[in-house]
Amino acid sequence: MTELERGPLGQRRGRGARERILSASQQLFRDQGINRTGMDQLSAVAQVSKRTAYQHFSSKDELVTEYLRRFDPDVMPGVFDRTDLTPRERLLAAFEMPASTPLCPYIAAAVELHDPGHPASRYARDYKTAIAARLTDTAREAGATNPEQLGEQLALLIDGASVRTRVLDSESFSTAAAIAAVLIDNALQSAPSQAGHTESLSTGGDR
Amino acid sequence: MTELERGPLGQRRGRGARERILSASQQLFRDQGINRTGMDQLSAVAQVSKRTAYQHFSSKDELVTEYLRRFDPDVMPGVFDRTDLTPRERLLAAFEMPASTPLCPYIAAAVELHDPGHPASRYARDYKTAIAARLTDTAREAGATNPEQLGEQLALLIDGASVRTRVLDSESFSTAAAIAAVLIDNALQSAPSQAGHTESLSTGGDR
DNA sequence: CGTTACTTACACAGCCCGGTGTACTTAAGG
DNA sequence: CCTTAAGTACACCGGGCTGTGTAAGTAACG
Repeated sequence: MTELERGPLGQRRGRGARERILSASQQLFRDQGINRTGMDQLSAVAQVSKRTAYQHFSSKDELVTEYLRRFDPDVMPGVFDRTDLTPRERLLAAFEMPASTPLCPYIAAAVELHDPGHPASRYARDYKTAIAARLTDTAREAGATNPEQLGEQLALLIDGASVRTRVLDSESFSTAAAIAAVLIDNALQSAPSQAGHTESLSTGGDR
Repeated sequence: MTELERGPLGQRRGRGARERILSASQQLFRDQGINRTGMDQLSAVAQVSKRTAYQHFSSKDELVTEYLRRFDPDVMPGVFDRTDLTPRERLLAAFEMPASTPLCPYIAAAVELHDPGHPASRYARDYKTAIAARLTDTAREAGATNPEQLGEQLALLIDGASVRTRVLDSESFSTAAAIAAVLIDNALQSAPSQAGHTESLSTGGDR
């Protein structure tokens, strides 16, 4: 047979190993956690020999870090770039998550690895900081009186909703969205721009 | 020597093993996490032979569950019972946490164990539900328009602050407290009782 | 064809983990 | 004194883990 068998994702079995490994990581780390997923099982699911896995990632720690890095374009995919929404609507859109959303992988990794010095933990910290900054930018764009404060507050709400969705399985994101609406309204009521007009003035300048 | 050596906690070395084991669990699970703490190390720190540890707890899983159970009187020690505070003040007092507060052990356990069916995970769920109920009761006592909603919201804020204190190490509890103040004021402004008077009417009735 | 780069199968080393078996020691209490 | 309850020391088992060594296979390219 000149053509090799095909994996469940339709990829060739010889090539593209790296992608399949990262893809399997995404599934297994989410479903079983990082610590409870061994490299043997991971390789099996990725349809890659363990030897190959270690040729692409020098250690499991490195794989975990790379696994987290892959989420950047994924998490909150286009929320901040949706020009069809007003800044205010964009802030609220960050809370529209399906009830089955898994725990934010950055939080999961930081808690599971339990070492603040681990590259993955550092990356999680950076990511959380970046998200807060994005929220702050959008809050400023919306005309909030104290954008830094509002950004930090909304970030906290998102994390709270994420962790409660995991520990309990209540509809925590709608609870968080309700709080967000109150905070946003409070922050905008004493500002010039009001809801219901397309985005216009002051496209963020300091970032 | 008729009297045995004394451990770091002043307890006799032969007796009181169970207490020392739970005490060591508290320290090690907090500092290293559950998964990264082995029974050998735990026994050593507790100054107890591993054999004795397994005579008190039939498995590590059982120890973890018992370890969580020990927090009931600890976490939020008297906040809900402080009659010197008005209900409103009690709700806000729940956010007065030192900046070095470790991640809520129930969240940590649920994330680390990663099995919703694990006894410890179930217990964590029960605990979180109970805390929300306590907050709801206090919110009702304070005269909130929608006590269930406010209780759930405050519970989410606490968890968000807890997890962000761990992942970043910002002063998230003060951020959460600021949000809580807004939510509480919003929920009470259309209610009869106002801030600044000692607790009086309607000591909780339905619990 | 041969070379090059990648992948595979499989065994294995070394470690830590949860948990147990065994035989011994010690304090308390009648 | 003897009994009983509790703890101790220590070796050990089976299993899973990360990571490696080795030798063979295979596609692509010239």
